[in-house]
Amino acid sequence: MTLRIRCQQCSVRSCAPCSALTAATADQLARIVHRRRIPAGQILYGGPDRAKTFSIIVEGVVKLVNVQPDGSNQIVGLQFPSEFVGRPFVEGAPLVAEAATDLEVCAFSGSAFETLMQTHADLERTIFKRTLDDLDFARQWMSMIARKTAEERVASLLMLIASKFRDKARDGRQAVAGLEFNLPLSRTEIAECLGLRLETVSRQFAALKAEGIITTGRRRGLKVADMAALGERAQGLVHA
Amino acid sequence: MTLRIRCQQCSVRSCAPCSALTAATADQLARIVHRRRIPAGQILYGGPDRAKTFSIIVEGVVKLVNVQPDGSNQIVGLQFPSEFVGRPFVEGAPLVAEAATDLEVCAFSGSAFETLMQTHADLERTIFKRTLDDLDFARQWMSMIARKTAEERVASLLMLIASKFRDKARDGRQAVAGLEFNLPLSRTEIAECLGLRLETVSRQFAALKAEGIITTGRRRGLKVADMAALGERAQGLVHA
DNA sequence: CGATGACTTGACTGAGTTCAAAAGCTGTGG
DNA sequence: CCACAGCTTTTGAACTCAGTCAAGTCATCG
Repeated sequence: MTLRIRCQQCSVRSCAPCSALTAATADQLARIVHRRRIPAGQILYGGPDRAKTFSIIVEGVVKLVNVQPDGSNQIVGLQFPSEFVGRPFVEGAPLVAEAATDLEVCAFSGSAFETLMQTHADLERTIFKRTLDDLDFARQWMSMIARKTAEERVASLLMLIASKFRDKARDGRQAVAGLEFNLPLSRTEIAECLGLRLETVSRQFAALKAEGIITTGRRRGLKVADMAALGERAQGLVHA
Repeated sequence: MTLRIRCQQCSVRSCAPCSALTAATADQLARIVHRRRIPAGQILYGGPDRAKTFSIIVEGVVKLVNVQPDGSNQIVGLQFPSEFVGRPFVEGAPLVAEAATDLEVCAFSGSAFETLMQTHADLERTIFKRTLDDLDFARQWMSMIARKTAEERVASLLMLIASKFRDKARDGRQAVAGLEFNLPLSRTEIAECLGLRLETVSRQFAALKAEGIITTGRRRGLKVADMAALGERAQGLVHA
């Protein structure tokens, strides 16, 4: 009961997978959930000898990293608040999910969650649909990386991140004044997302600043002054 | 009954999704299947006003194409015999599935198949697992495109295609003699797969020929003389 | 304060694109 | 059988964007 109440106050309640469930399934899920705070850099799944877990992100960003044999990293996906993180049905996942920022998550043990999926078809269906969306998105992102210039890639990623922050702060005020937030990724990580070098990313930031489209603050602060212009630079934009 | 018998003779029976089903579900599925021949270039799903269908490929190759607003095409996936083609749960799929070669498929009407998925959890589970595998693969492929050189990309794609043909002709003889087959894709399509220009692809083919790793025959004929060397060129190979 | 790590800027290089032309292949019709 | 058109593929040459290497700046923290 207390758990249900906590869920109803949850900031991602409206769009998280749990909102698509029947009351009965949501109750069952609430019984096995553990709310956790996770520091940036910690691994959620993948990598050596790590117990399988599933999570729903409440706050923060998770990066899905493909560690190459030559030691370089490729980021193949980002997960934002309300999204599901986990890889059902396999033990050795081919990639690593790592907290890009400090996180707040609803965590579920692998066995408990998978058991629940077996018995509650609506839960499985919900995760299935999310997976299909992830697949569509991954393919869109792939075309982006395959075809676009450095400027378009950087603009696309900033648009993606900015749109997530805009969704969170729903009062249209921000849209006019310009959107301000801290980037969840370092320059290196941005480069790893886009298939670029960090120097190239830095130069594209400089170019966007010179055009007055963005402003960088201290640390990872970023202000998008002209979202429309940024969208133009992104060309065929990947809409999340 | 006749349908079940036909299924048992099916060339992809051992690895297709239908083999993972209970006998009862497989029976139901066999009742709604239509075996079809589809000419190269025809669209399986996506694009304007096309009824939703699902297919399992028996023979041939399907390309998943992302049509960009600027008119260029990006191929974001290839589907081979025994694989499932379709996008459940949405009407306007964001990409187009097109026959790259002449096909033979088991086709299912969208509504009939989705209804069956609702009532037979093992069918849904099987397609779900395939989707997760597709997602893993798409992400592997993404890192490939983001990081590798033109030579590595061409070698990787040839390895992928060659390994499918090798799996089909199981008698190890081929492995020694060299593997010979017709490429399912034109130079343009290969370029669209890899995020390259067709001239670059052609030059890489020339380079691989000069090194004696492959031989090209007339039309789309290709002979892989040294599979090991090709794998080396592919570096961190994407294993299907 | 100096040390460490993240980011920026500069100069040069090179892989891949672009534009252009030639060569092969396939099918048609005289 | 050859000539031709229409296509795909190959080859050539010039250019350009992003990568590479190398300093230099900035922020944070002990």
